[in-house]
Amino acid sequence: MNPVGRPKNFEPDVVIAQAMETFWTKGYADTSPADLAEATGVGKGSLYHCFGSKRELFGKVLDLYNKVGAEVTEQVLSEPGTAKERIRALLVLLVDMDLDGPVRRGCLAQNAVAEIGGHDEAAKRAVLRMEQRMVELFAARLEQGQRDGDVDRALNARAQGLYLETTLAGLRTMAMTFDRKALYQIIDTALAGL
Amino acid sequence: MNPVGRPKNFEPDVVIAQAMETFWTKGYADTSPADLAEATGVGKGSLYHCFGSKRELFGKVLDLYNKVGAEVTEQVLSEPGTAKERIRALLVLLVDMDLDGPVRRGCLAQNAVAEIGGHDEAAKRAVLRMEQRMVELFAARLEQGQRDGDVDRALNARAQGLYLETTLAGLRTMAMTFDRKALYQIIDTALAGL
DNA sequence: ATAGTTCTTGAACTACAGGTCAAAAATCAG
DNA sequence: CTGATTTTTGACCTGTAGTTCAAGAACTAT
Repeated sequence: MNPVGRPKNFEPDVVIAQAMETFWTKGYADTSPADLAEATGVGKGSLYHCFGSKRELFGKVLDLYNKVGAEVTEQVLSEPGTAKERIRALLVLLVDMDLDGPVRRGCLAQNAVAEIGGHDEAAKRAVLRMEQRMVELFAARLEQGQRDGDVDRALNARAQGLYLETTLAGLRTMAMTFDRKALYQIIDTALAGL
Repeated sequence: MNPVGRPKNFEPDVVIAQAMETFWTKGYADTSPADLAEATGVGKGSLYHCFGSKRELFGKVLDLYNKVGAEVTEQVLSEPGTAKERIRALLVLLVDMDLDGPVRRGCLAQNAVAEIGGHDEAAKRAVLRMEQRMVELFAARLEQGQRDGDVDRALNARAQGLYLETTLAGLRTMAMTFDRKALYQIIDTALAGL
């Protein structure tokens, strides 16, 4: 049942994850095929053989980023606590992750849309899908809170979800330049209405 | 008192403004010296003679962007109305400007920090200064509102200013992918607490 | 007019990005 | 083993980014 022919000596999924780190840290334009080869340990030729082009590999990277992001979000939001507590925990976690790394690199999806969104409709659609997903996850957690009784029933969960995703995007932009104290204060202010 | 030597046949400030449009639309990496020469009508050699390098010209562009942004903000915030009304007007204006152009290009400063912030400390500092300026302008307008009696005296103007700048950053990110209706709804939600 | 200065023009250069390809290597079917 | 298939390797290629430079043009001062 094995595929015929010489076997790959790498796992595409691992390579995509390594490429994600490189694109995330250096940006799309500033990541060369040579960089990717070095970061993954796979020859340039093999990368092209497997993924077709730099842009296609980046597409796979965005898919992975979307998947991981959604998983982390679902995980954190579903832990015990009120909606407000869990949403705060998510925002704090992401801010901490942004600041704890050796270099501020923000959100890969936002960086992608900023860098290539202007001339790459597919990239824009991919990022839109991620954002919509996040809106839904926020909204769903708020509705859960309404059922649990820790969120006002009068609140428009959908609108609040959209707002929270905006806040998250803003936070990650601010996390490129501001310090932790300011970012925590922003979280407090943004969640004051919940 | 005229400068000695052959006169320039272009205005550096105009060239900077034209370069701003190009960088804004295409992004930093994707804008070549040839693009800049075409956009400005000035020869590549002259551009280098005058500005030194692509990166230095971009530095001037960021300075101009900062100046224009601050001027527009001060203008809009100082028109008649309550603090909430004026801040809403500013957010609406910026969203409209983002959406009315032929191509979604977001905020030049955010794009810059997303694209080159990771390996360009000077760019990061320039964007931080702009953001801090905006925080101050928001805070000052809120304090004005407190004196006018249309903003709660208990409100922490500094924290709210930081929050509003974050909201603005998030909005402009969302303006890359979402439609006008969603963005207006976000503004409503974000300002509900004022 | 000449000298000194500053700007323009366009060719030239180096380096590397992004991608292709031919040949060899590693597997499987028969 | 042979042949078919798939992958690896690394050399190679084309185009362009970013920059420099030499020559000449346009000005001021004397």
